[in-house]
Amino acid sequence: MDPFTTAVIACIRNIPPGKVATYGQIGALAGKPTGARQVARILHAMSRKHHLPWHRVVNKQGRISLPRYDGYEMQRARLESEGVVFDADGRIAFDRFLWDGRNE
DNA sequence: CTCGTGACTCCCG
DNA sequence: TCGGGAGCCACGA
Repeated sequence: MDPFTTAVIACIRNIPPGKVATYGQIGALAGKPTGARQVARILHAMSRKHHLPWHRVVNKQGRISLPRYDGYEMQRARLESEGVVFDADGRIAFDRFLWDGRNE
């Protein structure tokens, strides 16, 4: 399997509950600062085969990238159940919930 | 092997 | 705030 893909999956597994990370952040940690798009692709493809906490990954604006009718509600519900709070604009406050990249 | 397709992000009006 | 263009490159067919 592609080493980048492996690294991305590993990073995602490291995101602690109640925290979120951005696609670009994961890509950078996995070795490709410009691979945000690939991260999204990997997430989509691999979350079907692997058991991944894909809901803890959002775009850089702190918003969920999924359409309301396809996954948005579920992702938001999962995050809220972990304590993540969304503001009126549907955004997550990074100053409180962004994963710092380290495990506790 | 080739090729279309993005759950992204940056940059410029 | 919003939109278009370009770069990015792994996955699945």
